[in-house]
Amino acid sequence: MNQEDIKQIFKSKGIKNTRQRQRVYEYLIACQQPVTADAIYMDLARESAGDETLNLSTVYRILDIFLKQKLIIKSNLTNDNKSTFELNKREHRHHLVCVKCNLVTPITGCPLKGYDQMLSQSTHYEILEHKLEVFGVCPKCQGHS
Amino acid sequence: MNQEDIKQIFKSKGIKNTRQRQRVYEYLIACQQPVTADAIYMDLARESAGDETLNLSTVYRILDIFLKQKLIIKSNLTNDNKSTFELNKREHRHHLVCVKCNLVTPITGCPLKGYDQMLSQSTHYEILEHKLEVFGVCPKCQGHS
DNA sequence: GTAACTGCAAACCTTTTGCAGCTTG
DNA sequence: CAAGCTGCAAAAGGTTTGCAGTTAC
Repeated sequence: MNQEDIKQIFKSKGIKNTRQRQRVYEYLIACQQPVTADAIYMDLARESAGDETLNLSTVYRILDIFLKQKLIIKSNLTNDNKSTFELNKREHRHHLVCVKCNLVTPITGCPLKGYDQMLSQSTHYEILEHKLEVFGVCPKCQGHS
Repeated sequence: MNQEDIKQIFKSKGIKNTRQRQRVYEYLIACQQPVTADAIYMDLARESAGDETLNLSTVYRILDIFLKQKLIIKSNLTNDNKSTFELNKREHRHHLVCVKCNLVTPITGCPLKGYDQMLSQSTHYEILEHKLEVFGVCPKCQGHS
């Protein structure tokens, strides 16, 4: 996906195209993982050359806009009071999180297919979505106790 | 469960028995739901008579201790950057959250029985736990759009 | 009596906001 | 050109910490 493609996505969502928004969106495409606002800011600030400035509050404002247009998803994966953001792939995704190194791996397939519907019948809720995250120790961290 | 029972629980965990800790623990038993530190503080402060003071930072410190002794569980159910705490019943629990009124209802039974083991085999992770939360609109909030 | 706990106030950290200047369409 | 975006600094809100006084064992 190149800059022109991203521009088109923004256009279709009524989002004005700016250098900062391009960069944040490119970053989210590249990292393929839930990330914090601060991580986006730090990484992009680091790789900035000269006048390519980017402010943390701008990152938050951009993330808000992306959220409102449902380009991204917000969640609180860890318990450290930081929100994480990731691209909203249409496919419904879950993650496996390593509690030692914090590596986040997408899980292929949803084990809850059909469950939402069943739950809707038994509770009379209108089910909108579910969040599932699995926690464990990744192969690399096993043994390095 | 009376005060003496709670005292015994504290003793078994090496937690010194104080008035504040008793009150927070009683509160968690009574509310049977994930609650924020602030909610605990507000409710207990309101019902405090005379010298029964309780400080918000004390609530946080008590929750930290309960967490370390695994008496409670911490999570980030909502996206508003507040942590919630609930008693750690040994049975593994999930919740149904109404996105309109924030009502939290426990779900009976875990739809992921056996899934962890399967995932462990396919990923070579040592699976420790999973968190599942389902979001929807409760019967009362439906229609009141 | 002593180690540990609590209240208070201040610090800390993430996130939000007001405003002046700049950019995009 | 006008509307809207960005940077900066300051504020806001949740959580943590230092310290002096109090309490539990």
